[in-house]
Parts: sequence; structure tokens; C-alpha cells
Amino acid sequence: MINKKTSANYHELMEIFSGLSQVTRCCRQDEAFCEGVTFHQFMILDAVVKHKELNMADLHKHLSVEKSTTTRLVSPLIQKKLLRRETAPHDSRAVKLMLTKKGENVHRKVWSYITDFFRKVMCNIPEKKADVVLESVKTFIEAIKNYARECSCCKARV
Amino acid sequence: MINKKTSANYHELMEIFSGLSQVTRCCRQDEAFCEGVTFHQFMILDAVVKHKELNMADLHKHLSVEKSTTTRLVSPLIQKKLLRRETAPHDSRAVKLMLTKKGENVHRKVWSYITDFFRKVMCNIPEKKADVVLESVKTFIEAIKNYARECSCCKARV
DNA sequence: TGAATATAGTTGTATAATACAACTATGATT
DNA sequence: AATCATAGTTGTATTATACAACTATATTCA
Repeated sequence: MINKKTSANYHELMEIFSGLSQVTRCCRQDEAFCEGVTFHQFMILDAVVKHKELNMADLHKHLSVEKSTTTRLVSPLIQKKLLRRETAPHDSRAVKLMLTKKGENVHRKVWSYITDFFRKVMCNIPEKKADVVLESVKTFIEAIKNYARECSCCKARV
Repeated sequence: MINKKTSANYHELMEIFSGLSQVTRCCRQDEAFCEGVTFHQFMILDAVVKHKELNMADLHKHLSVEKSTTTRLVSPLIQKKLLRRETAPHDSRAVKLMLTKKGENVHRKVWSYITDFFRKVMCNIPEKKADVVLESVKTFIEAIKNYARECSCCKARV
């Protein structure tokens, strides 16, 4: 049933989605964050750090992109020698991704750059509200992901 | 000062930013939402609806993109005859954008499609929490925009 | 066991979004 | 009037991206 309140919410949601579109452009894929690494590329490095034995299939789930895109997102990181590839132990079709020494260093530096970015963002949120805000944003993201899974509009990529 | 809590927050924030990157891909620019219009294109139609006399400069602020990109995002909408251009009344360099009749119809249809999408997303959030969640997400977006303005990393585009 | 099927990943190809620089045309300032 | 600023477009290049077709390995089942 549509009442005034829901209808206002829809306009609010439109603003929110526009806002998200604006701010995610801010951590744009192609804008190098630090050490020549973009936010999206850092996501890959970080996923490898956090999951040790990561193969491409895990990664394209994590990034919500097509498998071919995963290959192409990984390849510049291989070329820069931040990541290296090995055949996965129990499946010789699969590829295991690992950080090189250089990759570890870069990951560390970019992470400290990013935490600084996070810190500065959080400065703009009253400390008392911070917890609630982060929880809420997570809830919101989950709600969208749930919907995406149901409707399969994103081909189960999320 | 870095304590355990802040550090945990940083990992939480990393998850959040990854999540945002995933879900915004879900309303991908190039995935037609409805009536052959993408979410991003709808944002343009909607901005024109909401602001009546919109020129390109307003629009590239609204979309947080470079002015040349604005031109190119608008042009398919002109071609599809959803928007039309007129010279702005008090400045003949500027262009005033307006919806055509067809544009109004398409806007209406896509809006109803989008509100349906919003409704389904909100189904995944407990009704009691909904207000807090939306407020919080807005706070979060504003925090990022504030930071972006300060640091000018986004060239004042946000 | 061997054929059929499924899965992991890569490459070919095409498209969309995007930025930056250079440009045109108009407006504002001094 | 000359200079500077602003609105918008176009040239050019890059990146992200998907889909389809492919190779190579695994799994299943008859």
C-alpha cells in the first residue's frame, strides 16, 4: 500500500542511490590511490591477503564481476609483480594467487593510506553515531545484495 | 590514537567500500533498467524533471563527472528524443535541457519500475529500522562528500 | 574405462564511461 | 576594446566491462 511516507522514502532512496553513484566515483577504479594502485586493485590485493589461497573464481565472486574481467583486472598486478600465480594444489585448471614481497610492501603502504582516508571520512560523522551509521550501511548493502540474489538481475554475481 | 576499536572499524570500512563497489555495479550504467534507459540515464531525466531549467553545468555537478562526459551522457537521450535542448534564456553559451513528451512518459514508467526496485530492497530491512538505516546511509554519503570537498581529490566535482 | 558433461581460466571482440586537452563561442571585467 | 572567464563540444586515449568462443582439466555415469 502506498502512503505518503513510502513515497517520500522513494525520493530519499533516489537521492541515496545518486549519492552512492557520486561517491563511488570518488574511489574511482582508474584513479590511482597510492603507489600506482587503484582502489579496485587494492581490493584484489587485500582479498589475497585475507584469504591466503585465493583463486580466480573466489575473486570474481568477491569483486562481483565476470570471470574474464577478473583475468584482466589481475593481469596488471601480475605485470607489476605485486601478485604471482601458481597452479592450485588440488586442481590444475585453477590458479592460486599470492602476494610477492613487493606486493606485501605495496599492500601495507596502500592500506595505511586508505586507513588515513577512512579516518578523515569518519571525522565527518559524530563519534556517538559512528557505530550505528556503519551498521546501517552494512544492513543497506546486504538488503541490496539480497534483492540482487533473489531477482538474479546480477546473474548471481553478488 | 589507534586503538583496537578504530582498527576494527577500518576493516569494517574496507568491507563497506567493497560492498558499495559491488552493489553499485548492480545498478550498472550500461545495464538497461527499463525502457532502454540505464540507471545513470534515469538520474539525468530525473534531475531535469526536478529542476526544470537545468543546464549542462548543473548536470555535471549533479552527476559528479567531467563536463565533456556530461555532453556524452546526454547525447543518447537527445537522440532518443527523451530530452531536447534550447539555448538558455540569459546566456546564449548555455544550454537548457527539457523533457519531451516522450521523455515524460519514459520517466514516469522508469520511475515506477525503480520504485518497485526500491520497495523490494526495503523488504529486506526490518520496517522499524528503515528510517534509521536511510538516515545513516545519507550521513555516510555526506561524510565522504565532505572529505572529498576538503581534499579536492575529486576536483570539487562532488 | 571411456564418453559426455561440467568447471577454471584466457582471449577475441565490442561497447560504454570516462578524463584531459584543445577548441569555439559567448559573456564579464577593467 | 582588450583581456580574462565560462559553457559546452570534439578529438583522443584509456579502462572497465560483458559475452562468446576457446583450451585444458575434472567429474560423472553408463
